[in-house]
Amino acid sequence: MSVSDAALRRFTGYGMKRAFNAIQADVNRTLKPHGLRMVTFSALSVIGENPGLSQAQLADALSIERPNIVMLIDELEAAGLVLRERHAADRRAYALALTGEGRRRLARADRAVRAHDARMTAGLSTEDRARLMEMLGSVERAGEEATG
Amino acid sequence: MSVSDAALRRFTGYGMKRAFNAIQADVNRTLKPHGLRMVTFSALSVIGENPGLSQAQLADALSIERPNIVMLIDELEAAGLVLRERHAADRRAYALALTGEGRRRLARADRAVRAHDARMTAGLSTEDRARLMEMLGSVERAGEEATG
DNA sequence: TATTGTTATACTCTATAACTATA
DNA sequence: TATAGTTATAGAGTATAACAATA
Repeated sequence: MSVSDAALRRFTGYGMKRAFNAIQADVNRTLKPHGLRMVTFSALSVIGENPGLSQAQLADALSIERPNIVMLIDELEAAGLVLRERHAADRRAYALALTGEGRRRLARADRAVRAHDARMTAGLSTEDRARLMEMLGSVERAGEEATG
Repeated sequence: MSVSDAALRRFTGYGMKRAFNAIQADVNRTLKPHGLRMVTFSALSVIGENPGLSQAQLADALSIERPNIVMLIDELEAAGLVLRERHAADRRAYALALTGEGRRRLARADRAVRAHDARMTAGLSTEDRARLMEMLGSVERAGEEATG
């Protein structure tokens, strides 16, 4: 006898959780050979796109609490992928930047994640994918309104 | 100066994580007055739809490991919402069922979660919502193929 | 006073190994 | 031998309070 979850399947959140779990498992499998996880890849990507940003700015961009950024950057710095330079104008803050190895690692991992993304959305047309991203953005914004 | 996450916005997983975080925060806020969380609501819903199922079947339906189901049912049993009856044919297993209070609590929470879902998808048409659910299902199935 | 980075801490969620009782 | 439930435990991930240095 099979168990039904039809009552839950009506809810966007349930479908989203199951889809996200599938994506997260696959992306972590994808990133493992590169020595990265979803969160470290995200941090690397944002630092690469915004060199000189502070830990507080990175925390804000990724919706991570400041204390948890410390360990994250510790890990990336120890791996030789990120540099903590002192900010010129504000001596409280660091200016984060990628090392040469950080840039290379990010470039390779980014290619792998693009392939992962294509795999996960193989059942969707190009228009479908764009539409999905728009709808996810709509849900995210609805949540921001609710939170205030 | 604002920090850009445009490089990550290309990825389905990033959009999905942000949308899911928004949904999870809102649904937990929604369920708190009912004494439930996302996972306890899900368990209640599946038990209500499949009375007599075992803990192992529930674990499989919700993709939760068996040991973690034990604490979950402990909590719902202590709250007087779920009963562990002995399975007639297999004395190793429990037959899970909702109490009267469990059914009432589920009915009320289900109404609240439907309102939450409508709120989170307020920016989408009825057809959009159906399309979103289909696409999430497509991503979930792509993940199952990848896992094997 | 407020903010940046930090430490310490705690709480939740999740995953694994090993046990018991039944099958 | 295999499965259901359980216990113990460990690892992530996430959140809060409080501190020193700087603004």
